[in-house]
Amino acid sequence: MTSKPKPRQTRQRAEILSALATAGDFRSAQQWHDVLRHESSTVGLATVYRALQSLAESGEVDAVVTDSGETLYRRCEAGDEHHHHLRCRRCGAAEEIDVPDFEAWATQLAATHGYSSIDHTVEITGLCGECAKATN
Amino acid sequence: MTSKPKPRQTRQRAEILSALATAGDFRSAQQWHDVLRHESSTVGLATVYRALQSLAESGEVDAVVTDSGETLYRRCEAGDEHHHHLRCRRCGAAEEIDVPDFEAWATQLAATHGYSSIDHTVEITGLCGECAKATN
DNA sequence: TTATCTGCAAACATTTTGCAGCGAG
DNA sequence: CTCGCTGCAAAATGTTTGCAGATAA
Repeated sequence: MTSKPKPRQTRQRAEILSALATAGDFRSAQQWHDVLRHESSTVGLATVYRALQSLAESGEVDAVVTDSGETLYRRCEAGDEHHHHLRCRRCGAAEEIDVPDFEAWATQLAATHGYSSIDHTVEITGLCGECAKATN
Repeated sequence: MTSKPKPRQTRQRAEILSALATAGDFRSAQQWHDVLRHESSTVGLATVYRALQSLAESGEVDAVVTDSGETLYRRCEAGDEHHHHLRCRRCGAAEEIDVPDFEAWATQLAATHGYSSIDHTVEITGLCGECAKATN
């Protein structure tokens, strides 16, 4: 059985985790890299990509893909309040929304099918008022 | 006000629309391009991208972005059934699920915030029964 | 006629990978 | 000591764009 080796604790990895812990929102790998650079960290971009990728794989961070194809990451707050966004696919504006009972519903539904350790992604996109006007 | 000129009816566009009409599933621009090439069409890849892009903008086709960042298109069957999946993140198994009232709820919520042309992605992942047992 | 569409290739943006050296365990 | 991690730059991927010529209206 090929088991994955567990990541080593390195300065870079610690800094990345720290950055993730500080800001709880979704940011692209490049944005996280920028954040680190501004904190006088010297992590390389590729390292950030590799770290986020591995963290996402092990479930320590959440990853979503935007309409433009960028992958965004944020720290995963297992079981924490978990809110979703309503995002304008044109101008990128986003507002937090509440999805009542969704968590409970999803967990129950999954259980019905024999699934456990449920996680979910709910992405709602549309055109905000202004962009709707601008579009014709 | 800059109004967009309406697309001309060209051979290429017709072929693309025809291909979209034939297969109702989501495919990437490159895949649609392949399909056309196999039907001895000579449309260029860029043309396919441009056509799909314009069709998506005018709401004639649906576009979604995959986890790997590819954009997939399919003909838009306005008001068609739209189902979601419950997927096992370990073995990849997936089952279709029904999310009652979600569509309506999402549309209404979005409207509350002034959003229109709503689309959404609901991804529910977990461990299926077998994988849960196998996991240690 | 004229503005849009097309095809090609070059440009782009994001992410991945090869490789040599560093460093955690 | 070993093997994974890092940084750099080069490669890969998917998509967009510039341009000159073809073509719908």
